[in-house]
Parts: sequence; structure tokens; C-alpha cells
Amino acid sequence: MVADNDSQKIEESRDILISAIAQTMVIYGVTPSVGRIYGVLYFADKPLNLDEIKDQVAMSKGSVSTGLRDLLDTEMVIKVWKKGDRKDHYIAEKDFFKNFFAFFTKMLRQERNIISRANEQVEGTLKDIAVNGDSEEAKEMAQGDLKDIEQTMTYFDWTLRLANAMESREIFEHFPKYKGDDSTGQE
Amino acid sequence: MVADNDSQKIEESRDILISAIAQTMVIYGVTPSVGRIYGVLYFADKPLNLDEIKDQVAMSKGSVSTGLRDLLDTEMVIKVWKKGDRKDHYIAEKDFFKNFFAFFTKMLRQERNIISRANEQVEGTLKDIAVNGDSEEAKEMAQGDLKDIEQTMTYFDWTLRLANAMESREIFEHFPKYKGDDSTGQE
DNA sequence: TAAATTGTTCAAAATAAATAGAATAAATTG
DNA sequence: CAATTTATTCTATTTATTTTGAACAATTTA
Repeated sequence: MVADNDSQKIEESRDILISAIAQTMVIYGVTPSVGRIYGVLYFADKPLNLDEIKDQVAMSKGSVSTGLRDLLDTEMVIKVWKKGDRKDHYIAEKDFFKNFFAFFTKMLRQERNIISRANEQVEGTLKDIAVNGDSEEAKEMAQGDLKDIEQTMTYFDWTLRLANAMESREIFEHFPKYKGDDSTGQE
Repeated sequence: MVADNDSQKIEESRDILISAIAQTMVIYGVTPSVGRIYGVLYFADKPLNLDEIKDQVAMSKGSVSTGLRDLLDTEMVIKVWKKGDRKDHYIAEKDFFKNFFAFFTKMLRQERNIISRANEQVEGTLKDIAVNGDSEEAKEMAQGDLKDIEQTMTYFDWTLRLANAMESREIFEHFPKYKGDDSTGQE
């Protein structure tokens, strides 16, 4: 049973790596359980169905279902069709660059939206006070706040450009995928 | 009382902006309360002490204290000394670029550490099986996992270079702070 | 189209996180 | 160095999130 010993060792190694992956995914805002679903799919050598995942992560069917939905939404997991099987099957998107860019661009866009909306909401009022305010003090306060808003928009213009460069992979022109390489990193 | 009306309008505008800031900070993993502390400091026209913050955010002294500690740890808030006052005073770091870079580099480093540690932990075992494994199947599995690990290290080398470029502000050479500008964005 | 299989939704329970406020510690002053 | 002020830590409570498991809906097959 030496071969079995090997596969057990591989199993243990994968468990360690799966835990690590799950832990890092917590940084990106998912629960450890969802992270573990991704980890299991990452090391699966074939597409897994809901029940197979459920057994491996030891969670309820419902939780796996909602967890998979999260992972599908963020495109970290892909649903695949398997001939001759009624069940849905899932595989992990193993390209960390892709996962990171997807997460990152979504995050920056969300942030930008929240702040932009608030800025638009107050800009009119502040501009009015800045010009027609009754006291010099009020005018100055409004002017100061408007300057702050302007600054944040400079920042968000920048993050938007960065996000676009990630989405288009243009970023690899400045930071090549492989050190010393100046290709685009496109495969 | 027209002037009072102005300052009330400014107050309301700031509340809207503070809420938006707090919301975006949630994306970055802090609680809305901690986000609000930062927001209040962001719009304060002078350094505030713990009691003043407490009154403005309507939280307990203890919670404000621990919230400030988080913000000090991530360098989003700075403690300043005010002459003739025993109390500690705090100001917000208003440079969003700085805040973002600090958050981002910390996050990537944390991620890298978790995965690197796990990789080191299993690399020996997998390498052994890849070479001396008893079954061809086990060998192939180990080789496949090692290839995955290698891929992740390529990815982490890249994120490290990106993080360094942010920390050194070299990133502004590729993505200038102001659109069309090719200066370093250094002030 | 009825029966069986698969997947999702949702209310209830379990778990985790955040907050308040009192107790404690630390610092400052006279 | 005692008294006072200020800040932090810690436990109990509240609040929010996650998870389960059963009910429901949708899909497939015979």
C-alpha cells in the first residue's frame, strides 16, 4: 500500500494549500467556507457537481448553492456542461491574474460610484454657498469642501485608468507578467 | 439667521459625504462606525480629541478608542500633539493615493505570506513524490500540483513588483496622477 | 404528464462580530 | 506622591452574518 500512502500525502498537501487559498480569499471579502469551495475546485482534476463539492467541504446543499452563486458572480468559478449528466458541474478559474483583475476593477468601480453619487448630490449646494454665501466663513468652508471633492475626483480618475489598464491587460506593458519580459503577457 | 442656514446646509452636505466615505471604507474591510470616525476627521477643520469624536459619531468612548487604533495602524489617521492640552488629538490622512497604496501593499503582502508559507510546507513532499513516487498516477498528480505552485509564485512576483511600484510612487511614471501629465506626481 | 431528480430560496438556529460601559491602567498635575 | 484626568482593555450584551435544512420550484425522463 505504498501508492496509497503517496496519495494520502498529496491529499494532505492539497488540504494545506486549500486552507491557505481560503484564508487569502477572506482578505478579498468572502467567507472561509466559500473560499474552501473554490479551493476544492482548484485542485479537482475534473468538473465537480454540487453533491461532490458538498461532500468535500462538508457543508449543506443550500450553503454550497449560494456559495457557488457568489463564485460564479465574481467569475472565480465557471459552470460547465457535462455530457450525459443532469447535474451542473463546476470548475475553478485558476488564473490568479484574471481573478485579481476582476475583483480589483469591480471594487474600484463600486467605490467610485458611491463617492461620485454623493459628490453630485452636494456639489450644487456647495457651489451656491461658495459664491453667494452670506458669511465669509460659510463661503470659505464651502470652497474648501469643493476643493476636497475635486481632489477625490482626481484620485478616482486615476483608479479608473488603472482599472481599465488591468481589464485590457495593458498593465502588462508596464509591469510584465514575467520579470525582465517586455511582452504583453498575452497567451 | 441666514448664515446659520448656510452652515446647516454645509453640515448636511458633509454628512452625505461622510456616509459615502464610510460606505467605501466598508469595501476595504472596516466597519461603518470606524469609517464614520475617519469621515468626521476628514471634514474637521482642526485636530479632534477622543471626546469630540465620540460626540460627533455618537459612539462609546471605548469603541472610538479601538476604532482609532485601527485607523492609526493603517495610517489613515495621525495622532498629533496639541500644545496646552492633555488630550490626544487626531487628524485624517486626506491623501487617498497614500491611503490606497498603504492598504493595497499590506493586502498583497499578507496574501503572499499566507500562500508562500503553505507552498514551502508542501513543496518538499510533492517534489519527492514527483520524482520517487510509487505509481505513475501519484507522480503526475504531484507534478501537476508543483506546476500550480510555480504559477502562483509567478503571480505573486508580479503583485510584489506592483506593490513596490506603489510604495515608491514609481507607478506614477506609468500611470500619471494627472491625465496627460508625465511627471512623477511627487509633491 | 406523472414521477423523480436537481437546484434554489427562505425562515430558524448557530455562530461571529461589534458595541457599550464599567473596571483598569497610564499619564499628568499640583 | 496623592488626586485628577485621560485612554485602554475587557466582559456582557446587542447586532449582524452565516449556515442549516426543509419547503418549494424547476427541470428532466419515462
